[in-house]
Amino acid sequence: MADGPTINTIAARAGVSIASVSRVLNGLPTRQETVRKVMAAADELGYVRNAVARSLKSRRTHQVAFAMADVGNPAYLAMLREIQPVLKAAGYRLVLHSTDAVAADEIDVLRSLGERYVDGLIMSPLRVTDAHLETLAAARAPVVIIGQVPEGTPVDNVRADSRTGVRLAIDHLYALGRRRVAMVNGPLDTVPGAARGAGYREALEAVGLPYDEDLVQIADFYRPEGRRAVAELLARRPDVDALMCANDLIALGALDVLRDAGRRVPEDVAVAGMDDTDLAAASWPSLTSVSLGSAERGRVAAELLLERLNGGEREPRRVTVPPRLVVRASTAGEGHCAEGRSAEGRHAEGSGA
Amino acid sequence: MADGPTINTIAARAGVSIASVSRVLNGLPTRQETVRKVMAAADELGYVRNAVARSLKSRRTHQVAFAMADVGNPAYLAMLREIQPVLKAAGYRLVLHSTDAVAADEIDVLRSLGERYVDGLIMSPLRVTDAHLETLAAARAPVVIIGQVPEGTPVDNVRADSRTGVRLAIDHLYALGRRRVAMVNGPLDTVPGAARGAGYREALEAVGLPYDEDLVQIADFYRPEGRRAVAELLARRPDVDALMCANDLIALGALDVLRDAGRRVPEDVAVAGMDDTDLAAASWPSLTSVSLGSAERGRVAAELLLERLNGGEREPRRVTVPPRLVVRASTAGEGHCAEGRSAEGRHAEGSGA
DNA sequence: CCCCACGCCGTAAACGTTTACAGGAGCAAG
DNA sequence: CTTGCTCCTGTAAACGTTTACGGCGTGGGG
Repeated sequence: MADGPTINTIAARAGVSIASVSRVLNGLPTRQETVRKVMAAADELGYVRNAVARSLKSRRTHQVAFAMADVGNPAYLAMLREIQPVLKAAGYRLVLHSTDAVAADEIDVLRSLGERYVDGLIMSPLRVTDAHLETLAAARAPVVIIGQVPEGTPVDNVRADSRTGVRLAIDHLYALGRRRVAMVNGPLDTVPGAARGAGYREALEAVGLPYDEDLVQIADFYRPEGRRAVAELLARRPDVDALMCANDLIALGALDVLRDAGRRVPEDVAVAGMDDTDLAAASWPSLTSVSLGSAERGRVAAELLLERLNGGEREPRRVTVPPRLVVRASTAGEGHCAEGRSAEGRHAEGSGA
Repeated sequence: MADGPTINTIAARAGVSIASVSRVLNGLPTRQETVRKVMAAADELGYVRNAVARSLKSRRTHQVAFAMADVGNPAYLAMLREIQPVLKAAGYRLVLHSTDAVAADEIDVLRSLGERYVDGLIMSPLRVTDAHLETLAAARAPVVIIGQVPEGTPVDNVRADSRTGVRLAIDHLYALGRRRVAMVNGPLDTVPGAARGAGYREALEAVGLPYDEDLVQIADFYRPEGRRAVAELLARRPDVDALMCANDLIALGALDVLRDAGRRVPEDVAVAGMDDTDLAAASWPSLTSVSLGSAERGRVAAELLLERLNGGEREPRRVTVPPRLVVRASTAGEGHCAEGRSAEGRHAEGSGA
């Protein structure tokens, strides 16, 4: 771990100037003989370019940051899975930030762009405050936001359409003959919670069902919360025949409770989740879920950022990824789980023994 | 996104030298009046320290890398979930590498430590070749390896004991009265595959069951592979009454096939997995699984690395995390799934709407 | 034979910090 | 008034690169 060689070391050994060394290492036109000498010296010394010094001069770090609420969240992980290879292929390293959905932390991340330790940032905030927007406007590096952002915010932006997503699911449940469709929604002050609530009302109206407050229950976006909420809901309205859950974790909690209560899924109660995480395919009965295209949003965000990093100025773009209903056993009828998603091949395994 | 202010800008505006600015910003003793002027100027200009220049001079990047085989692998994610907060608390950023378990990529990561873009590295290789060990010995920054490494390798090292882990599971299955316990193992040339195979033989011997080659089937560590392998196994030996699977994904594949074949789990066939990933708790029936302490290994690795980053030289340490059997419905009897793991609270959700 | 063009190369400055060192101001003691 | 000490500050060098610029040697054309 002694101090490694620098271009000075190489220059000395090869008997040339540091400028020549740099030129050779960067493939700039140089006499063959010089190239040979420098390469030889570099090899012998086991030289590796110092990325920090390089960045200082070139003003490029070849690093990109991804800020998410929680590293443990399957929806963000789906994004990460797509973002990583795109950036890697373009020669960028990925710096991870976990903000725990705390606004102050998210703003810190935005501000820290001024430190110039990354060339750009992809961020997926749960709530977007005025402070966010202000800091965003003053950001010192390109940013792509995954999620909703107010009209006209000058920032590249990739969004899902969970409102339409809820409609897809409700239409499906209605088509199956369900008429008492409850919603277990997330907190209404989050962006997704609000959107999904709105989608629920809309969807009911569209199919001609009445909106009944009794059928709405709020739960935080976690599985135990889902259990609690669904237990309450069942106690109040034992007659529900379908549950629209604001995400897969809540839906899994619902399955737990229904099972313990002896209700058959989907015969007695159909259950749908959102986000189409790995857990949806793994559960039993496997879970019908609305895919909000987490993976695709990640990929698109990475691509937008790269574009901006290479291309320079450009009008801010907005991309909306359409939702897709993935029907599985929890609404469909018989309980097959083994629908082979090709993506599953990616989830390698083999932790160190 | 115009060029931000530097300490020169501040020095000019405050009417002091850049040295004074630096001193103030670093909290070194300075006259009160100067502090005031510099702070005022910095505030007005919205100054942010340039991390790159700082690193160049101080030889510290306050970044740490984590190299795993695959970002999509739940076992590595469990590590990541623990590593991230530990590093964050100590003021380090996390750089992620996905090597796809390709040896050349892993070695690249090790070599790239010479670029000095990170202060240290945590790496979890699937196989450890001589080339790994060579590069490791020449690494230009502290490294912690999660996984097996040959005796005497001078490197901090956190390992699981999957051999004992397999024994725990087999003992459990035996105690339940199972006598034809098959093993669906991973490839034998991987470190985990070899260890788990050895554990299987040992465990059979310990309980006095004969080792029967017919009962061993090899599958890559993926769910579809698990399906294929278990289908073959069932065709060959329809009489098995227990399946020891080398990881949870294979086990999930096993559940798929058993269900389709009309075998009840656990009544007809008991199934156990390894790694105790989130998927094990989510599946139905919920999956008995041997926890190899992924989370703890991640945490310990991060702590070891920090120690070395702060403390400097020290004898290489080795920590072994003991396995733990988590019994769930796939072996136990009735099919409760709702055992509340406290860790679950961490899996927040709420993708952008 | 002289001059110019051209191809290589070395010198030095720059990127934005941190920090060793020395100098200046103020003050107390001799 | 000199000396010496303390406290603060500024100058300059250093970290390891990249790159503008100018110089030198060679070769060809006038």
